Amino acid sequence: MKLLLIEDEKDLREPLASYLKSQGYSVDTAADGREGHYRGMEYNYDVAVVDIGLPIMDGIEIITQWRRSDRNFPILILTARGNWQDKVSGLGAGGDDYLVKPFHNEELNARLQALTRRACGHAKAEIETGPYQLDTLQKRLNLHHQMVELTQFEYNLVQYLILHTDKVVSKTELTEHLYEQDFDKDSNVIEVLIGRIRKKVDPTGQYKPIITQRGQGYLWRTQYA
Amino acid sequence: MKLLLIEDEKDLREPLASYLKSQGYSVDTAADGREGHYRGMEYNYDVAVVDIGLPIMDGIEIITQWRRSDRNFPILILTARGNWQDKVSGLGAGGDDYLVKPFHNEELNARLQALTRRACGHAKAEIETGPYQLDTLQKRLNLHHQMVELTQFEYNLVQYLILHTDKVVSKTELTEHLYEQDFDKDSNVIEVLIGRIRKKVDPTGQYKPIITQRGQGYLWRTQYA
DNA sequence: GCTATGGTTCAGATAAGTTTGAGTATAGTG
DNA sequence: CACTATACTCAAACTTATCTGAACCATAGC
Repeated sequence: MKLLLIEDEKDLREPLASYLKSQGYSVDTAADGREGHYRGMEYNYDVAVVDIGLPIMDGIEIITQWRRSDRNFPILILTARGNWQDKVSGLGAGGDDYLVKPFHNEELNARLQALTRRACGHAKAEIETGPYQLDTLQKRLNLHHQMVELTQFEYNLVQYLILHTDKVVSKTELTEHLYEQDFDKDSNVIEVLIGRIRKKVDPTGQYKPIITQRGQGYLWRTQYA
Repeated sequence: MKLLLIEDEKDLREPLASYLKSQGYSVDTAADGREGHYRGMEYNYDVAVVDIGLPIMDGIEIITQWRRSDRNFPILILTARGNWQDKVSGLGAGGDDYLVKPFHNEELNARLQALTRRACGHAKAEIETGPYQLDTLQKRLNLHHQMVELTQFEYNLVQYLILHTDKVVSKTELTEHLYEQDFDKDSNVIEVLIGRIRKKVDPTGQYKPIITQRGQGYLWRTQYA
């Protein structure tokens, strides 16, 4: 999941960024409003975390502009304690959720999870496709309610596929959403990953949940268990 | 779908061309206005992407001339950020849509899809003919809402036929729209393709959606489900 | 500093998709 | 009805994307 964090205070931004990375997000950061706005216009994120009080360009302004240009990833707003007007105008401008500073990383994480899930049209934290259950809270995939051993990376890839069930996801899209911006274009990591995941996720080879669409990408197909 | 891309900046033109090819377009490129104009006069494209700021001959000029000569394929205009006058005069000259640089490939793609569809008189992304549904967004053909397994190439051919339902499409027209300019004239690829497609699309042999007009070409006939 | 784990790269193998060409069928024409 | 031109079919050849196993590298924990 690709995440954009716009926050001017270095002491908050950096630890937060590394926390989010540890939680499996691929994080881009921006320290001021202009840069943040630019990033959001330029790249496709799965979710953005935007502080309201920002130098150069205000958080509300950023969100307004994004929404006006049809950038429609979910946005979580950070506000200082007590500025409840900010929160209201932030949601009004097109924010999807807010969190008052100071906050616990875990809470932020939980809300982000919910946001990214809902953005793909899933209300519940547990998503069922055929014999599989994706538990987005615990970041686990189960097969017949038996936990499948996946590394975090592998899990992220699987989650992305499952959240986009029945849509063809190109390798480019996958690399873009799983890695930081620059990444060697002609590498076959994704292929290798997919190969390993297939073996782990479907050891008996009877479900074949990941379909290859030659020349286009991969798709997690609806399973009829 | 045959597409003409007129763009002088090599660093934009080449990656864009290869992206569009990966999306199933057959792309011709031109690096300056004169060449672009010539191409558009000479060949039949399904859609053109024209940068406004071009050496030798301006984009507006190209469009004006084309339209004056009744070249009526849809045109998408590329403008530099902020030059909204360009966009206005471009649309005035006969452009059908515009996109401000920099843009996301995906957005361009989506707009092109919409343009080519509308040019054939279809407003919606999903086109229904008898028992078949053509999903131009996902590039899939369904029969009774069951996905028909087609390769990208096969899909392109089917889409072309369906978009021109009830019109006879000659083999030459097909090769011209599916392949880059030069292609071995006396080849029977299309026949072979058609044969394969027929089997996949109508396995029971009861619908016969593709009719052969001997000596003229093929046509997808209106289906009465 | 060593070891284990997870991630990446490379190169050869495999499989999917496309094209070719020869042979067969069919429609249209005289 | 036979002849010709066009269309269809099949399998083999070719091309290219994807898969796979082994080696390699980075990092974290000990």
